[in-house]
Amino acid sequence: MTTGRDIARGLRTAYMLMHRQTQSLLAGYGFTAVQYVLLALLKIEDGITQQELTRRASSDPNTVRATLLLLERHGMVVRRSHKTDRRAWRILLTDKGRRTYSKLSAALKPLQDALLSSFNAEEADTLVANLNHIVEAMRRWEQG
Amino acid sequence: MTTGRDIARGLRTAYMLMHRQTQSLLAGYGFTAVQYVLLALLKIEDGITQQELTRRASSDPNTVRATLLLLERHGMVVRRSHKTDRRAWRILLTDKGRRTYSKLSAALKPLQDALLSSFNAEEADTLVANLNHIVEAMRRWEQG
DNA sequence: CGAATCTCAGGCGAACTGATATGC
DNA sequence: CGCATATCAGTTGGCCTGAGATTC
Repeated sequence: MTTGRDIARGLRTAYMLMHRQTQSLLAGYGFTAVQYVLLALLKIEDGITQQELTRRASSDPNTVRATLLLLERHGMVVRRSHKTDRRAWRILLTDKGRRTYSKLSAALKPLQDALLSSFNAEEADTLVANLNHIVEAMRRWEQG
Repeated sequence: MTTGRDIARGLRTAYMLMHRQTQSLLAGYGFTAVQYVLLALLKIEDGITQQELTRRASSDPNTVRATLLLLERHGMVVRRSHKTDRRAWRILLTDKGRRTYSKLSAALKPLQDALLSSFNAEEADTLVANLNHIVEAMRRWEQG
């Protein structure tokens, strides 16, 4: 019988192995995991705040700030002041950031194909949906 | 349509949120994630080598060594020399280690129940099986 | 000899804590 | 006022690389 502990174990092992391979691929281009994650999130939606980036990346404000400063120095992003909330920054991808994301994304493609290779379309849908259920359960736990 | 990237994202987000909650619960007892993972692995099978522990924990030899030294100082494990291979150590749980594992495991139970709560028995089985498929795919990738 | 197991030193990415300035 | 956003300094856990000693 499957327990919550089995899920926790499986999640940890699967993530660890994937993460290590991802890191190793990105390192070949001089990038780290968090840098890639932030670029990917900005590709999905540009102009969001640091706080929103932090939440979506499941990271923390300090790490996000340090990473953004680095990405800014390398011309990948720009930080513009928010129009209505003068405490906040809006983060925007530059063209260079967009090109870099495409390059890194292509480099990771074979690994992501390997992730998908064990599943047919329906199984893959179910897996992602179930992972999202875990995310929701953990967010509820965070508050309760 | 679900892509490998969707799986990677879901896996990362789900793991990160779970890991943070786990760490926070363990910290209340003065333990870290790796310490708990090693105790849990030894609970499953006692007397395995450091190398085997490293592999099962998806960790690295240095972290495992440092963690075992700490656990040994606290009387949780003992390291006995291997009978036939004098390079290797066999790691064994002490009674105190066993009791400690039970305590930590009980502390994590509510969180693990929350992980399980979104699923019925069949869905949970499928999820764990699918996570294992990812593990296998990543291990194949490691070598190929 | 090469290969495997463990040890050791050093570095680093990334998370955490706690405090502070500023604007809502 | 409390609350939210971001910044700053310092610490830590856990992973990495690269070297070595020893034994298979």
